[in-house]
Amino acid sequence: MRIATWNINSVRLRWPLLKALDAALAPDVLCLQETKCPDEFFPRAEIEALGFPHIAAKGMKGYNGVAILSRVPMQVIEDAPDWCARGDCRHLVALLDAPGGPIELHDFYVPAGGDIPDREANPKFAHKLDFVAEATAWTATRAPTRRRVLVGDLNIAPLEHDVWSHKQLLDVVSHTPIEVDAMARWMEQGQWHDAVRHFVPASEKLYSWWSYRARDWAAADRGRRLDHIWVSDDLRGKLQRQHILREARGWEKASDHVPVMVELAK
DNA sequence: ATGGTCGGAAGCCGA
Repeated sequence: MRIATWNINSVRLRWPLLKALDAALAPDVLCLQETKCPDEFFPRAEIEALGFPHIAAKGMKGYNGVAILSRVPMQVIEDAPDWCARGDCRHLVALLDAPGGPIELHDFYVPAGGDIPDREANPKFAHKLDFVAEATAWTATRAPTRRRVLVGDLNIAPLEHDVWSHKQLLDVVSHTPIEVDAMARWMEQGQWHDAVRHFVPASEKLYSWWSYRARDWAAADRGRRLDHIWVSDDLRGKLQRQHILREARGWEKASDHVPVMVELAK
Protein backbone atom coordinates (compact mmCIF):
# COMPACT_ATOMS: atom_id res chain seq x y z
CA MET A 1 0.00 0.00 0.00
CA ARG A 2 1.65 3.21 -1.18
CA ILE A 3 0.34 6.53 0.17
CA ALA A 4 1.61 9.80 -1.30
CA THR A 5 1.09 13.51 -0.71
CA TRP A 6 1.71 16.44 -3.06
CA ASN A 7 1.05 20.16 -2.92
CA ILE A 8 0.10 20.44 -6.59
CA ASN A 9 -0.36 24.25 -6.63
CA SER A 10 -3.38 24.29 -8.99
CA VAL A 11 -4.87 20.95 -10.01
CA ARG A 12 -6.33 22.38 -13.22
CA LEU A 13 -2.90 23.54 -14.37
CA ARG A 14 -0.88 20.53 -13.25
CA TRP A 15 -3.10 17.41 -13.35
CA PRO A 16 -1.25 16.14 -16.48
CA LEU A 17 1.88 15.77 -14.30
CA LEU A 18 0.08 13.04 -12.35
CA LYS A 19 1.04 10.70 -15.16
CA ALA A 20 4.76 11.20 -14.46
CA LEU A 21 4.12 11.01 -10.72
CA ASP A 22 2.34 7.69 -11.20
CA ALA A 23 5.16 6.33 -13.38
CA ALA A 24 7.68 7.17 -10.65
CA LEU A 25 5.79 6.29 -7.47
CA ALA A 26 2.69 4.27 -8.44
CA PRO A 27 0.75 5.38 -5.35
CA ASP A 28 -2.44 3.57 -4.39
CA VAL A 29 -3.61 6.77 -2.74
CA LEU A 30 -2.52 10.33 -3.49
CA CYS A 31 -3.46 13.30 -1.32
CA LEU A 32 -3.30 16.75 -2.92
CA GLN A 33 -3.15 20.24 -1.43
CA GLU A 34 -3.59 23.70 -2.92
CA THR A 35 -5.87 22.42 -5.66
CA LYS A 36 -7.23 26.00 -5.97
CA CYS A 37 -10.30 24.60 -7.66
CA PRO A 38 -14.03 24.64 -6.83
CA ASP A 39 -15.45 21.09 -6.83
CA GLU A 40 -17.58 21.67 -9.95
CA PHE A 41 -14.42 22.39 -11.98
CA PHE A 42 -12.28 19.56 -10.53
CA PRO A 43 -10.76 17.55 -13.43
CA ARG A 44 -12.45 14.39 -12.22
CA ALA A 45 -12.85 12.54 -15.53
CA GLU A 46 -9.24 13.24 -16.52
CA ILE A 47 -7.91 11.91 -13.22
CA GLU A 48 -10.22 8.88 -13.31
CA ALA A 49 -8.78 8.11 -16.74
CA LEU A 50 -5.28 8.08 -15.18
CA GLY A 51 -6.38 5.20 -12.97
CA PHE A 52 -7.83 6.77 -9.82
CA PRO A 53 -11.51 5.77 -9.81
CA HIS A 54 -12.16 7.06 -6.29
CA ILE A 55 -11.90 10.82 -5.87
CA ALA A 56 -12.82 13.08 -2.96
CA ALA A 57 -12.34 16.81 -3.50
CA LYS A 58 -12.95 19.78 -1.25
CA GLY A 59 -12.06 23.02 -2.96
CA MET A 60 -12.90 26.68 -3.20
CA LYS A 61 -12.24 29.52 -5.61
CA GLY A 62 -8.62 30.58 -5.90
CA TYR A 63 -7.09 29.43 -2.63
CA ASN A 64 -6.52 26.29 -0.58
CA GLY A 65 -8.29 23.07 -1.56
CA VAL A 66 -7.53 19.41 -0.82
CA ALA A 67 -8.31 16.15 -2.61
CA ILE A 68 -7.78 12.42 -2.19
CA LEU A 69 -7.29 10.27 -5.30
CA SER A 70 -7.48 6.55 -4.71
CA ARG A 71 -7.26 3.17 -6.40
CA VAL A 72 -8.92 1.53 -3.40
CA PRO A 73 -12.48 2.33 -2.32
CA MET A 74 -12.84 4.88 0.46
CA GLN A 75 -15.51 6.57 2.48
CA VAL A 76 -15.20 10.27 3.28
CA ILE A 77 -15.75 11.04 6.96
CA GLU A 78 -17.62 14.29 7.54
CA ASP A 79 -17.34 14.86 11.30
CA ALA A 80 -14.19 17.01 11.30
CA PRO A 81 -14.38 20.59 12.64
CA ASP A 82 -14.53 23.74 10.52
CA TRP A 83 -10.97 24.76 11.40
CA CYS A 84 -10.80 28.24 12.93
CA ALA A 85 -14.43 28.66 11.75
CA ARG A 86 -13.27 30.01 8.39
CA GLY A 87 -14.95 27.62 5.98
CA ASP A 88 -11.51 26.97 4.44
CA CYS A 89 -10.81 23.79 2.48
CA ARG A 90 -7.76 22.58 4.34
CA HIS A 91 -8.62 19.07 5.52
CA LEU A 92 -10.22 15.84 4.29
CA VAL A 93 -10.62 12.56 6.19
CA ALA A 94 -11.38 9.25 4.55
CA LEU A 95 -11.61 5.65 5.65
CA LEU A 96 -9.57 3.64 3.14
CA ASP A 97 -10.57 0.10 2.30
CA ALA A 98 -6.94 -1.02 2.60
CA PRO A 99 -5.54 -4.55 2.47
CA GLY A 100 -5.01 -5.57 6.09
CA GLY A 101 -7.91 -3.46 7.33
CA PRO A 102 -9.32 0.06 7.05
CA ILE A 103 -6.98 3.04 7.40
CA GLU A 104 -8.17 6.43 8.66
CA LEU A 105 -6.43 8.91 6.34
CA HIS A 106 -6.10 12.65 7.04
CA ASP A 107 -5.08 15.10 4.31
CA PHE A 108 -4.05 18.50 5.78
CA TYR A 109 -3.08 21.83 4.29
CA VAL A 110 -1.83 23.95 7.19
CA PRO A 111 -1.84 27.77 6.68
CA ALA A 112 1.56 29.08 5.55
CA GLY A 113 1.55 31.78 8.20
CA GLY A 114 2.75 34.90 6.36
CA ASP A 115 6.16 36.54 6.79
CA ILE A 116 6.41 37.83 10.37
CA PRO A 117 6.69 35.17 13.10
CA ASP A 118 4.66 37.15 15.62
CA ARG A 119 1.10 36.36 16.60
CA GLU A 120 0.29 39.98 17.51
CA ALA A 121 1.87 41.64 14.47
CA ASN A 122 0.73 39.06 11.91
CA PRO A 123 -2.81 37.60 11.85
CA LYS A 124 -1.70 34.91 9.38
CA PHE A 125 0.82 33.61 11.89
CA ALA A 126 -1.87 33.63 14.60
CA HIS A 127 -4.15 31.66 12.23
CA LYS A 128 -1.40 29.08 11.63
CA LEU A 129 -0.78 28.58 15.35
CA ASP A 130 -4.51 28.43 16.11
CA PHE A 131 -5.06 25.93 13.29
CA VAL A 132 -2.29 23.65 14.55
CA ALA A 133 -3.62 23.90 18.12
CA GLU A 134 -7.13 22.90 16.97
CA ALA A 135 -5.75 20.06 14.84
CA THR A 136 -3.69 18.89 17.82
CA ALA A 137 -6.71 18.80 20.14
CA TRP A 138 -8.92 17.07 17.58
CA THR A 139 -6.48 14.44 16.38
CA ALA A 140 -5.69 13.68 20.04
CA THR A 141 -9.31 12.54 20.36
CA ARG A 142 -8.62 10.12 17.45
CA ALA A 143 -5.44 8.77 19.07
CA PRO A 144 -7.01 5.52 20.33
CA THR A 145 -8.15 4.72 16.78
CA ARG A 146 -6.04 2.07 15.07
CA ARG A 147 -4.35 2.32 11.64
CA ARG A 148 -4.21 6.08 11.13
CA VAL A 149 -2.18 8.01 8.54
CA LEU A 150 -1.82 11.81 8.44
CA VAL A 151 -0.28 13.50 5.42
CA GLY A 152 -0.05 16.93 3.91
CA ASP A 153 1.61 20.25 3.45
CA LEU A 154 2.04 21.09 7.13
CA ASN A 155 4.13 24.18 6.33
CA ILE A 156 6.53 23.42 9.20
CA ALA A 157 10.05 22.00 8.88
CA PRO A 158 10.67 20.60 12.36
CA LEU A 159 14.23 19.28 12.40
CA GLU A 160 17.56 21.08 12.05
CA HIS A 161 18.25 19.23 8.79
CA ASP A 162 14.74 19.74 7.44
CA VAL A 163 16.00 23.15 6.28
CA TRP A 164 19.10 24.21 4.34
CA SER A 165 20.33 26.40 7.20
CA HIS A 166 18.97 25.90 10.70
CA LYS A 167 20.69 29.04 11.94
CA GLN A 168 19.44 31.28 9.15
CA LEU A 169 15.87 30.00 9.33
CA LEU A 170 15.32 30.11 13.09
CA ASP A 171 13.43 33.38 12.62
CA VAL A 172 11.78 32.43 9.33
CA VAL A 173 8.15 31.28 9.41
CA SER A 174 8.12 27.45 8.95
CA HIS A 175 11.12 26.78 11.20
CA THR A 176 10.65 29.01 14.27
CA PRO A 177 10.85 27.32 17.70
CA ILE A 178 7.20 28.20 18.41
CA GLU A 179 6.05 26.32 15.29
CA VAL A 180 8.43 23.42 15.87
CA ASP A 181 7.17 23.10 19.45
CA ALA A 182 3.56 23.20 18.25
CA MET A 183 4.27 20.42 15.77
CA ALA A 184 5.97 18.33 18.46
CA ARG A 185 2.85 18.64 20.63
CA TRP A 186 0.66 17.68 17.67
CA MET A 187 2.71 14.52 17.09
CA GLU A 188 2.88 13.65 20.76
CA GLN A 189 -0.82 14.12 21.55
CA GLY A 190 -1.98 12.37 18.39
CA GLN A 191 0.56 9.58 18.92
CA TRP A 192 1.96 10.16 15.46
CA HIS A 193 5.23 8.82 14.09
CA ASP A 194 7.24 10.51 11.32
CA ALA A 195 7.16 7.85 8.59
CA VAL A 196 9.77 9.51 6.36
CA ARG A 197 12.39 10.18 9.06
CA HIS A 198 11.79 6.56 10.08
CA PHE A 199 14.08 5.74 7.13
CA VAL A 200 16.36 8.79 6.99
CA PRO A 201 18.63 9.74 9.91
CA ALA A 202 17.99 13.17 11.45
CA SER A 203 21.56 14.15 10.54
CA GLU A 204 20.76 13.95 6.81
CA LYS A 205 19.35 16.93 4.86
CA LEU A 206 15.86 16.27 3.54
CA TYR A 207 13.61 18.70 1.64
CA SER A 208 10.25 18.57 -0.12
CA TRP A 209 9.98 22.26 -1.17
CA TRP A 210 12.22 24.70 -3.01
CA SER A 211 11.23 28.33 -3.59
CA TYR A 212 10.27 29.52 -7.07
CA ARG A 213 12.42 32.57 -6.43
CA ALA A 214 15.79 30.88 -6.69
CA ARG A 215 17.64 31.40 -9.96
CA ASP A 216 18.67 27.74 -9.93
CA TRP A 217 16.78 25.74 -7.29
CA ALA A 218 18.96 22.63 -7.69
CA ALA A 219 22.30 24.45 -7.53
CA ALA A 220 21.29 26.61 -4.56
CA ASP A 221 19.44 23.67 -2.96
CA ARG A 222 17.92 25.91 -0.31
CA GLY A 223 15.01 23.61 0.48
CA ARG A 224 12.75 22.86 3.39
CA ARG A 225 10.81 19.71 4.38
CA LEU A 226 7.28 21.07 4.65
CA ASP A 227 5.39 17.99 3.45
CA HIS A 228 4.93 15.10 5.82
CA ILE A 229 3.57 11.60 6.28
CA TRP A 230 2.81 10.44 9.82
CA VAL A 231 1.49 7.05 10.92
CA SER A 232 -0.03 5.70 14.12
CA ASP A 233 2.14 3.43 16.28
CA ASP A 234 0.50 0.22 15.04
CA LEU A 235 1.60 1.02 11.46
CA ARG A 236 5.26 1.67 12.32
CA GLY A 237 6.16 -1.97 11.91
CA LYS A 238 4.50 -1.99 8.49
CA LEU A 239 6.71 0.76 7.00
CA GLN A 240 8.60 -0.56 3.96
CA ARG A 241 10.22 2.51 2.35
CA GLN A 242 9.91 6.21 1.67
CA HIS A 243 10.49 8.22 -1.49
CA ILE A 244 10.69 11.99 -1.85
CA LEU A 245 10.47 12.63 -5.59
CA ARG A 246 13.09 15.39 -5.83
CA GLU A 247 13.23 15.15 -9.63
CA ALA A 248 9.63 16.45 -9.77
CA ARG A 249 10.94 19.93 -8.88
CA GLY A 250 12.71 19.92 -12.25
CA TRP A 251 9.63 19.00 -14.29
CA GLU A 252 8.25 21.37 -16.88
CA LYS A 253 5.76 23.69 -15.10
CA ALA A 254 6.74 22.19 -11.72
CA SER A 255 5.02 22.82 -8.42
CA ASP A 256 7.33 24.31 -5.78
CA HIS A 257 6.60 21.18 -3.69
CA VAL A 258 7.49 17.60 -4.69
CA PRO A 259 5.54 14.40 -3.98
CA VAL A 260 6.36 12.43 -0.83
CA MET A 261 5.47 8.74 -0.60
CA VAL A 262 5.54 5.95 1.96
CA GLU A 263 4.93 2.25 1.38
CA LEU A 264 3.17 0.09 3.97
CA ALA A 265 3.17 -3.70 4.05
CA LYS A 266 -0.16 -5.50 4.39
C1' DA B 1 20.65 43.73 2.51
C1' DT B 2 17.27 43.04 -0.79
C1' DG B 3 14.57 40.83 -3.95
C1' DG B 4 13.83 37.22 -6.31
C1' DT B 5 8.68 33.81 -8.89
C1' DC B 6 4.58 31.57 -9.15
C1' DG B 7 -1.03 30.95 -9.46
C1' DG B 8 -5.53 32.84 -9.48
C1' DA B 9 -10.67 35.63 -7.16
C1' DA B 10 -5.47 39.40 -11.14
C1' DG B 11 -3.56 44.14 -12.50
C1' DC B 12 -3.60 42.55 -6.23
C1' DC B 13 -3.19 38.79 -2.73
C1' DG B 14 -1.47 34.60 -0.96
C1' DA B 15 2.39 31.55 -1.27
